[in-house]
Amino acid sequence: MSDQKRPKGTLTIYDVASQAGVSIASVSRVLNGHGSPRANTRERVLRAVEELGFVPDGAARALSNGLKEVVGVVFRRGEETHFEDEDESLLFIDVINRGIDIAAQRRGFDVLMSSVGYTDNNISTRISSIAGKADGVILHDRMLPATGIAHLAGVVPLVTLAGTPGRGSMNVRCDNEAGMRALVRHLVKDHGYKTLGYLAGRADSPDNRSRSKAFEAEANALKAKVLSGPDWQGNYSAAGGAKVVETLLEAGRKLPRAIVCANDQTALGVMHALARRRINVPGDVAVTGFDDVPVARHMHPPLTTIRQPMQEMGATAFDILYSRISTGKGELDVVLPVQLIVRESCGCPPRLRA
Amino acid sequence: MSDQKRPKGTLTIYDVASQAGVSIASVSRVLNGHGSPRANTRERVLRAVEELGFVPDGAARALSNGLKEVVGVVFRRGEETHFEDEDESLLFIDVINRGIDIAAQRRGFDVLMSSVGYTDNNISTRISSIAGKADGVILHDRMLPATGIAHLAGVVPLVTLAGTPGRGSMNVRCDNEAGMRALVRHLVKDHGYKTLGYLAGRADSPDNRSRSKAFEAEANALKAKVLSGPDWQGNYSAAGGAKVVETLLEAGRKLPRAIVCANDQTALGVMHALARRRINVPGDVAVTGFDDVPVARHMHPPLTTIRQPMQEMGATAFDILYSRISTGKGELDVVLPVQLIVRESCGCPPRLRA
DNA sequence: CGCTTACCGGTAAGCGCTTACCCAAGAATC
DNA sequence: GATTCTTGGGTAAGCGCTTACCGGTAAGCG
Repeated sequence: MSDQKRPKGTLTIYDVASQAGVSIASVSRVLNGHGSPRANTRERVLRAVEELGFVPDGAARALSNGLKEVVGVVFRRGEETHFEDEDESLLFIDVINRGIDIAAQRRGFDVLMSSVGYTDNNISTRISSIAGKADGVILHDRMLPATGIAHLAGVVPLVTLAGTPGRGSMNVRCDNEAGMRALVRHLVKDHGYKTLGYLAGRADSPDNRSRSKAFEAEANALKAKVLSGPDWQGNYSAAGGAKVVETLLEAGRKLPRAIVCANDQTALGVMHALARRRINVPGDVAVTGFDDVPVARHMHPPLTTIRQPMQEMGATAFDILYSRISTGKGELDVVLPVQLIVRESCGCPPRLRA
Repeated sequence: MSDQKRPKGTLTIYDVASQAGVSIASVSRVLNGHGSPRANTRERVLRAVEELGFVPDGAARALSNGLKEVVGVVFRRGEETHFEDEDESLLFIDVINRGIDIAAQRRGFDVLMSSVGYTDNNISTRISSIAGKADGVILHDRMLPATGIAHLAGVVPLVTLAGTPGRGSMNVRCDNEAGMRALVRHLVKDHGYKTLGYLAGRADSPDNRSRSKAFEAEANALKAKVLSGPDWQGNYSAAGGAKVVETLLEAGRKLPRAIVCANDQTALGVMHALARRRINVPGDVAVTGFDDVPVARHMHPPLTTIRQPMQEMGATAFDILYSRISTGKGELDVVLPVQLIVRESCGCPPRLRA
C-alpha cells in the first residue's frame, strides 16, 4: 500500500493500466467483469488498483455508457411554523424516501436528494439541475404544476408521487377512494355519527381532491350531513388544521360530530386546537387522519387513520422508474392498497398494546 | 413550446445549436454566463433551449470541467430492534443531514445520500461508488476504520463527523470534553450526587472515548465515585442501554445515584428499563443523555442532556469540504461548542414551557 | 506440420460538454 | 481610406471512461 504516489492530476485508468502493464481496455474489462480476462491479467489489474487506490470517475463512466446510476428525488422541506410534534418526527415524505433509498440500493443506484423550501423561487432550475445529474427523477406531491410535469417528462423518465399520471410521466399513489369510503363508513355506520366535516388539504393536490370526492360521495350515500366548503380549507399542515378549527369556533359555528382530516398532520393540529378549547376528543368531536405517520399512534388519543404503505410507495416509485430506465417500459399508474387503522380518536375503546 | 420534436437519441447541445443557428460554443457560453454574447445570440439560444426542453447532461459537464457539484454522504440506517420512540423520530443523523443539505444548496451542490445497513458487508464498495460520483464525501461516525479513512482521503476530499482528523481527512465534532465536564459538575455540585455511572457508547467511537475520559476525569476531580467498566458497555442504541441496566439489576448490583449516558438514545432505553422496574427517575436514579435529539424534551421526565449543534455540524462539514474542493484548503479539525440543557431527568424541578 | 478456430487484449472512436485559440468583422485612429 | 484595436463567435481538443473492431497467438484439426 505505497503512498508515495501522489500524482498531481487525478488518478485515471491510464495510470492503472501502465502500473499493471496492460491496456486501459483490460483495466476496464476487469473492473466491470466483461469479457474474460486471463487470470494473470486480472490479478495485475486488481493489484494496481489496490496499490494506487483507484476509484473510477462516475461522470466519465456515465458519459460513456449512458447510465449514471443515480435517481433524483425532489421534495419540500417544511419551513412553516411548527407544532410540537410535527418537526420532530419522520413524516410522510421521510418514510417514502427511505423506501426509495432501499429499492435503489438493490439496483446499485444512489439517490440524489434535493429538498426545496417553500420560499424557494427557483424550483424549476433546481429540478433541471437534478434531472441533468440523474437517470430519472421522482417528484413528491405538489412540486410542479401539470404542465411542468409534462414538460419535464419529455426530458427525463419521471415518476410522481400522489399525482396523476399523464403525458409520459408515471405515478404512484394509494387507493384514496377505498380508504376514505372505509373511514366514512366506520364513522357513520359503526359510530352512528350524523354530521361529518372534511378538513381539506391543499386545493391543488390530487390526493386531496380524490379524498374529498370520496368523502362526499360516501357520506351522501350513507345519508350523513356533510360540512365542507371554503371554511374547511386546510393545507396539510398542523398549523392549517388548527387555524380552521379556531376560525370556525370563533365564528360561533357548531362543529360536526366528526372531523375527517385530509392527513395526519392536519389532525394533529385539529386535536391541539380542540384541546385548547377543552373540547373532548372523541367524546364531543371525533377526529380522524390519513397516512398513519409514525406519531399517529402516540397522539392523545391515538389517531384513527388510514394507513398508506409509505415505504412501499417509495420502493415502487423507484422500481417502475428503474424498469422504465432499463427497459423503456413501466407501469403508468400504480395504485397501492390502504388499510383502516382504528384507534381511539374516532370513539372506539382503547385496545391493549402488544 | 412545440412538442413534435422527439429525437430518438438524447437531446444534446448540438441540437440546440442548430436550432438556434449558432455554434455549440455559444450555447455553452449563454448557458453558463461566460463571455459576453450579443443580445441577439443570447435570445436565440434561450429560445431554442426552451423550445426543445434541453437539459444539459451533468455527467458530460462534470467530465469536462472537473466538477460534479455533488457531495456524497454515507451513514448507517438503523436496522436493529427498536424502541418505541426510537425509529420514529428525527435522530442525530437526520438532523445533521439536513444541515448538510441546506449548506450544499447554497453552493449549488446536490447531496448524494447512501445509507448502509448494519448487515451490509460491501460497505467499502459502496463508499467507493459514492466517491466516484461526487466531488467530496462526508462520512458519519463509525463508517470505516482509521486505515480505511486514510486510504479514502487519498482519493477524494473527505470529512468525517465525530471522528478524528488525520492523514488528509478533515473532521467536525463538538466539544465533548466541555460538555461532559459541565454535566458532571451539575450532577455532583448542584445535586450532590456521590456515585455516577457512565453508560458507554460503542467502544470504537472517538466521541465515546472523549466523553468517557472527560467523565472520569471530572468525576474524580470532584471526588465522586465512578462506576464503569465492561458491565457498562452500551452501543449507542436504546436497546443497548436498556440491556445494560437490566443485566446490572438482575445481577443484583446497586445502581449509582446518576447514570450518565453516552447519548440520548441510550438514555431513552435506560429510562424504559428503569420504568419497567418501577425505579423512579430522577427520584431514585437520575439519568442524563448527550446530543439533545428532538425527542429528548418529550421523554418522561424530560431529559437533561448536552445539546450539540447538529444542524450546524452538518453545515460546517459541507462548508469545509467545499472550501477544500474549491480552494484546496480547509480546516482540518473543527470543534463546535455545546450547551448543557437542564430538564428534569437530573432531578431539577420542572420549568414552565413557553 | 500447416491451416483453421478461438480467444485475449490492444487501438481508437466517441459519449456531451467546456474552453483555449484563432479568425473575421466592426470601431477607432490618423 | 488604410491600419490597428476590439470583440463576438466558431473550430477543435480533450475530460476519463466503455467498447467495437481487429490483429496476434495458441490450441484444435486433418
